[in-house]
Amino acid sequence: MKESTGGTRERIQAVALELFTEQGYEKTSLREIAERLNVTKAALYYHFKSKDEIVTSFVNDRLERIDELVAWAESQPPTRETRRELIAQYADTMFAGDHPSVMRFFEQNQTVLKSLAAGQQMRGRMMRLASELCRGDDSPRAQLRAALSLFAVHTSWFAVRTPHITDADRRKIALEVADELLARIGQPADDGTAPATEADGGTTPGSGPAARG
Amino acid sequence: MKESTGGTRERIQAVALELFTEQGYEKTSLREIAERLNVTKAALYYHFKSKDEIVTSFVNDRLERIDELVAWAESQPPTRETRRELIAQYADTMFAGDHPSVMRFFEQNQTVLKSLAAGQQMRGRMMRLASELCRGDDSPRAQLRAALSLFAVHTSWFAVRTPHITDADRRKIALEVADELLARIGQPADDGTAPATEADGGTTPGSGPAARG
DNA sequence: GTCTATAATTTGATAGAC
DNA sequence: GTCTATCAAATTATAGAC
Repeated sequence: MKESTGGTRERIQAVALELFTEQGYEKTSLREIAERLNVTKAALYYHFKSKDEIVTSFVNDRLERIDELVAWAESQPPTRETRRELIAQYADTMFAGDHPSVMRFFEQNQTVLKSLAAGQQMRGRMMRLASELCRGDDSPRAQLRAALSLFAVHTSWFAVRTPHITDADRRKIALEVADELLARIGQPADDGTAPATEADGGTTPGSGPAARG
Repeated sequence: MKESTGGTRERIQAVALELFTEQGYEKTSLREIAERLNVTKAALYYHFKSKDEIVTSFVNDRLERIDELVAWAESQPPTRETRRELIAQYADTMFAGDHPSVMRFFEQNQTVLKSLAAGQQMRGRMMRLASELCRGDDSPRAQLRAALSLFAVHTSWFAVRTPHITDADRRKIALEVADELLARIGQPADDGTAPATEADGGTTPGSGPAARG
């Protein structure tokens, strides 16, 4: 909260976030972070008492933000409108704000974050967020659709490889696709049930590419 | 190919795959793998000449399998039926076979795999697979839907938290949801265009939870 | 606040006996 | 095929000067 340093602490956070996201948490050493900032490792330890405390430092405000979202959603009726509003607000935390990439860091470091306290907390929060998105319909389909609607927001900007697309466009498209998924939650399976197509069978032998034993 | 060892090589692969997936590639040391097998590190180096060669060893057949799928898809017309068949076959490589978890390893180690040769190859293959799933419709929406249909298969078994669900059920549900997404590809945006909802605006101020600057 | 210097540990990998 | 012993390098973290 105190800016006395001249923002060195913030610069460390920024560089660490970038390198952790690009290369992974474990593969990024404190030496590398220090070199990029033209300081020594010891300087880093003045600002953060350990490597994973750097992660904790930029994770906490995200946790708060998600808690706000979940708390708000719980106060609303479990309607499609609530879900639509919830995912839209969530997308804002992804595309706007000063951390458009904190969640990307999480996506890229899921495994390592299992053993980090901050990571476990975040996992829990995302679970709750997904649960909230399918409140009132705990069918497996609904759970999967809710999770995928979050993925739609997360992956929209690397899964879409159209050349000159803007962040605003990505957000818009992500929300459109997410809304398609969320719209089917809570409905009595009118089309999403796929009654008797070939999608419920086995390997559909012979019709596809060479099936190997 | 030669089984003379008594399957030690295969045991190493199995344990490594498990630990890499649970803890991450970087965080899993060769010592840990060796201890779990009650052998020494040196024994590991008899079977594999480096750590990343262990990865390569169980990645290669997956690459082949995906190449087969892509090649087959390219020989087919870019119809919904082809896409449906393609994703179903892909799901089979996820849920059946002796490696139901190799793709999970990839999902959990995306970042580290950027710097591994085998990982880069796999990334390329998955890109091609996604492209194939939206062939004939290169709109951003189609690209996102195609990617999400793959995610549906990948995440179906951890995103769905229903107590006593079987793998077969997970596969079925994943394909249903994937098919919902793929069904909208190639269509002239009849519903998926979301013409003028609130999903295209900004923060929808005031209506959602407390928006912070 | 930042530095030099270094401790303490771990890691991937090799050499050579059996 | 597996072992003991060891290497060279890298890593997180600390101590203390300026």
